[in-house]
Amino acid sequence: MSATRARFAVRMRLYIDDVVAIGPGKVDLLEEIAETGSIAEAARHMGMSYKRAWTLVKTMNTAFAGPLVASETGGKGGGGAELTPLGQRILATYRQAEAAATKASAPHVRALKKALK
Amino acid sequence: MSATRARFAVRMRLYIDDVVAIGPGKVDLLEEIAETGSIAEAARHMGMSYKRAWTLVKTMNTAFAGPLVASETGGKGGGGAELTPLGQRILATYRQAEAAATKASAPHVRALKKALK
DNA sequence: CCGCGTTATGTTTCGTCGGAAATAACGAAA
DNA sequence: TTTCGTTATTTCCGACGAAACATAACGCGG
Repeated sequence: MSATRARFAVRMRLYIDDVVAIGPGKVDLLEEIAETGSIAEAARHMGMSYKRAWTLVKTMNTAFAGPLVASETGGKGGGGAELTPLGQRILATYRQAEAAATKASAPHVRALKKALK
Repeated sequence: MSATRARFAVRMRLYIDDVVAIGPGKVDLLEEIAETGSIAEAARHMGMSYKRAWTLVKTMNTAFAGPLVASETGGKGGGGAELTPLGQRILATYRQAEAAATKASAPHVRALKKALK
């Protein structure tokens, strides 16, 4: 028991050859892109630069069997982006893995928190 | 299926006020200290500087209700360090949480890996 | 009482990652 | 054909964190 803020975070990353194919930040970005239909808008929402968002998308798209994000330039609103079916599957599966891991570790985590100052 | 190396990593961290009380690196260090009886030796084994190892230990010791590592200077061999009972408990509990999380997420992780290039 | 290996800690140097800015292309709509 | 907001990409620069380096203290054993 304390007045301080104790957080616990389970973070899972899938690596391929030392590059992160998918991880916490990338999944959040996927989610935001799905909601906004735009990489730029998603980046704004997440408080990151467009360049960073774009870099993450590129990494994901090249790491998997196919792109997770499909984008197009020009047109109404200047263009946009959306998740591919694969992207949707990856997103959902990752969230499931995350939820399962968090739930399974919960009892032990509680024990750890009790040992905090 | 691919010739490349795909790794999956579940990393859990317990934060207190924006500092990591315990995490993957710190736990590994605890384990190494328990085995070697020395912070310096543990650091060598892990390929990190003594300074870094010491910093990690200090953080852990101050974040929890009591120190996880007890150390002494001078004496035979120059000194040494060992885990306190609390340190042993934290180590064990963390590993349990880790194992539970890994096991619970395994099926989903398999699915993710199949989608890799 | 001197040397040795360790704990303990401060200072400074350096590499890397991300942000900022600049530029181009694109295509629909006005 | 001009405007507009997006995707796409490069170059440059600063901040942050880790590594490197430098000391000091400690206490047993020879």
